[in-house]
Amino acid sequence: MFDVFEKYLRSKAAFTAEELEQIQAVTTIKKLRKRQFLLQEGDVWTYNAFVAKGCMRIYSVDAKGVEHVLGFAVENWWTGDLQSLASGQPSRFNIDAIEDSVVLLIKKENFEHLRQIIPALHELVNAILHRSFLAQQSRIHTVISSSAEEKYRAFLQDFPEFARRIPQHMVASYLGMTTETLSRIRRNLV
Amino acid sequence: MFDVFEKYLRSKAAFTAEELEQIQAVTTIKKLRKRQFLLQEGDVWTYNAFVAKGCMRIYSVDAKGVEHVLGFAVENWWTGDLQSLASGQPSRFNIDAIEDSVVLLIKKENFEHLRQIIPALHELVNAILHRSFLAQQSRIHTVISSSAEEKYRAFLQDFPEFARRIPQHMVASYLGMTTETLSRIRRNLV
DNA sequence: CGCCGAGTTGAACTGAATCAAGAAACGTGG
DNA sequence: CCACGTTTCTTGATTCAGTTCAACTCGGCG
Repeated sequence: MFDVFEKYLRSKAAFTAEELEQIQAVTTIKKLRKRQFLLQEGDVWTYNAFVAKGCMRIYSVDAKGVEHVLGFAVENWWTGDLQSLASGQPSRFNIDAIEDSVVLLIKKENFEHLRQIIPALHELVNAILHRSFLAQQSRIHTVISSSAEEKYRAFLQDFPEFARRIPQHMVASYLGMTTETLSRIRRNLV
Repeated sequence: MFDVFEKYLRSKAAFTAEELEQIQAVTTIKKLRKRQFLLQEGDVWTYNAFVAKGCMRIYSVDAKGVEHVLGFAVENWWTGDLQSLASGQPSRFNIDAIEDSVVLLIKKENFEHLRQIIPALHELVNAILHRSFLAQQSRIHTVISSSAEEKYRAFLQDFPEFARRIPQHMVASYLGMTTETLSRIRRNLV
């Protein structure tokens, strides 16, 4: 499964064969079955995680037991809890697999070290952060200024493939509405 | 006003006197009166902007003429439209001064050049992106999982000083609710 | 085959928006 | 420094989008 990662890396920046080997040396492969946790609330997250196959979901559970989906990650996306990673504090989130998945893990210390010695990796991290920032800003903009239907339309626009792969009740939660509302919106859409 | 910026930079990383001079050489100072625009929808944003004094607001205007506030920036914060900056496309946002303000501007090309030759600046940019990412994630989490009152409580928690400085109708817009709703929440709070 | 989670539908309810009007606060010019 | 117009904020009445509750259907999996 490292080949997926290697292909991804090569597509993003010019890595030497040696650098790729260095990366591979500290990468571990984790297979997850559908519904299996990668991270549970209360645990400290200490990895950088690349999704090589499948689909992950990050979410929190509130006092009433309701799940709130913060985001998804499919092939060639990264996942994890940056907050917990940076602070060393227990995570408030859960990450689990929506499908049978394969995730590549690099321990925080190893990743930091690689980031120091491989300029291309350093740049890649910046680029990802930058892109994520823009994506989040766009999401915030949509959330504070749109109706439920508009939010779903924007979601379809931004992530057409997600609508197919991801259970509707999770999409609804991601959009900040109930399953019933999303169901009704879909009925009046097609 | 550059001294404010210098103080900020020194507090964030170890800059040499020479580096600070290089930065100063490409920094221009812009004073803005209350309500004055720093950026208007349709313009291309080509700067990095540091707020040395005062308070800025970034917002969009929808088809109905309603304003939606994406964020604020007070002293020692950065502002601008990263989307437009990165893509070279016209901005969908407006940025204006909420108070009489002073903003320091560095042209994109100059900033990029400095970022290449000053490692501390490079690190600073990363740190800011990282922090902004976490802040945005937290905001998204609040928005999709909280009632209007909870959102306002979280806002007071996160930015107590904003509640004093920023007009309520802008806060309401930032939180994705109407002025009237915020007014009623405040009444039932104190 | 039967069960269970996911999705749909309907009816009643409610939190927040809208509409409308007045009261304060603010800034600008005389 | 005061007066007047303009924003900003508040309050009440009404409406509506979206939630909640509840029942039912469908499809997949054990």
